[in-house]
Amino acid sequence: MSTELWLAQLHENGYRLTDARRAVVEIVERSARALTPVEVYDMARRKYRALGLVTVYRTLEKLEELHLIQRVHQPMGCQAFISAGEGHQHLLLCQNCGQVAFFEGDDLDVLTKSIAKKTGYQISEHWLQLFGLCVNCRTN
Amino acid sequence: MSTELWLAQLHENGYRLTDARRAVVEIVERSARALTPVEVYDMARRKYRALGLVTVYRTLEKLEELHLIQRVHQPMGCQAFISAGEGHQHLLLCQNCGQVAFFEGDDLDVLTKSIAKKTGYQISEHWLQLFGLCVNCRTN
DNA sequence: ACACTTATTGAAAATGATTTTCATTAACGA
DNA sequence: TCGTTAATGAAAATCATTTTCAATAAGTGT
Ligand SMILES: [Mn+2]
Ligand SMILES: [Mn+2]
Ligand SMILES: [Zn+2]
Ligand SMILES: [Zn+2]
Repeated sequence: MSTELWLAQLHENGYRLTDARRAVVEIVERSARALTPVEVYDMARRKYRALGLVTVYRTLEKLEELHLIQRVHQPMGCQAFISAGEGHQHLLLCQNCGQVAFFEGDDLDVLTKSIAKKTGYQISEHWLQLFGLCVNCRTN
Repeated sequence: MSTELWLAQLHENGYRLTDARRAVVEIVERSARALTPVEVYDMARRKYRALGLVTVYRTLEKLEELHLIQRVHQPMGCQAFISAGEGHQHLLLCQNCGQVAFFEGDDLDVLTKSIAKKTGYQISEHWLQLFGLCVNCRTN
């Protein structure tokens, strides 16, 4: 559904709509876990055989530029992307299956102010990521 | 000073003390910012000319194994290492010069419990990293 | 001090991931 | 429908990391 929105975004920003891009967008937008370029390639090629890996890289680049996807950092590697959350959100990752959940409402103001005072740094950003087991992986 | 401790750690774990390792340890242990393997190579080679880049990779691997250094993830790349903090600490990075400060005392229990309840995930770990400007870079 | 065992080394080759080049194709505004 | 030009995929180039391997030297026992 939101696939259409992504394609519209691309179009509005002067990018042409091609079958290659449609295939990549469809895969990435619908995934509940972060995907590497090769994973996207393999999956998207089932929709569009002629797709090239290079185009996957190029499309991911543009989607990141438009803030439609974001890079996910993990102990095993940092070359994976997931559709970006809206507004100020952070990720919660299942260490077993990779399932991603977004959350918001973290309040680090007290902490950052205290650290700023203590260290003299002017703090402007933070990265927060939680790891654990999703409902499925927890039970089974 | 603590360079000696690192070397002792290596020795205690059955690793031999070589000039190559001494040079790498000296550089990494004293750095106030995260260094990439090539940066370590360039700097350590000033102490030990014959040093090979391969040995830098191998030594960093061992230091990480012994928890003497830790990998630092940044927007620009995730292949840099800094001497590890003691106990439960997190990093505060200067976006201008890369200077690293450690901090502790973050209390995410309330948050993680709330997120756990909301999502059904069993949360076991977290990554937290702050970004900003260090005292030097803030003024100048 | 010497000899022995074997971990460690650096050079070179191999691998793997990403980027660049380039001729061809096709999106889309006119 | 046409023309312009962005987009494409194949192949080559580049870059980072790992593996292979013969030579070296650290640490141990004498
Ligand atoms: Mn936050
Ligand atoms: Mn913490
Ligand atoms: Zn799971
Ligand atoms: Zn700074």
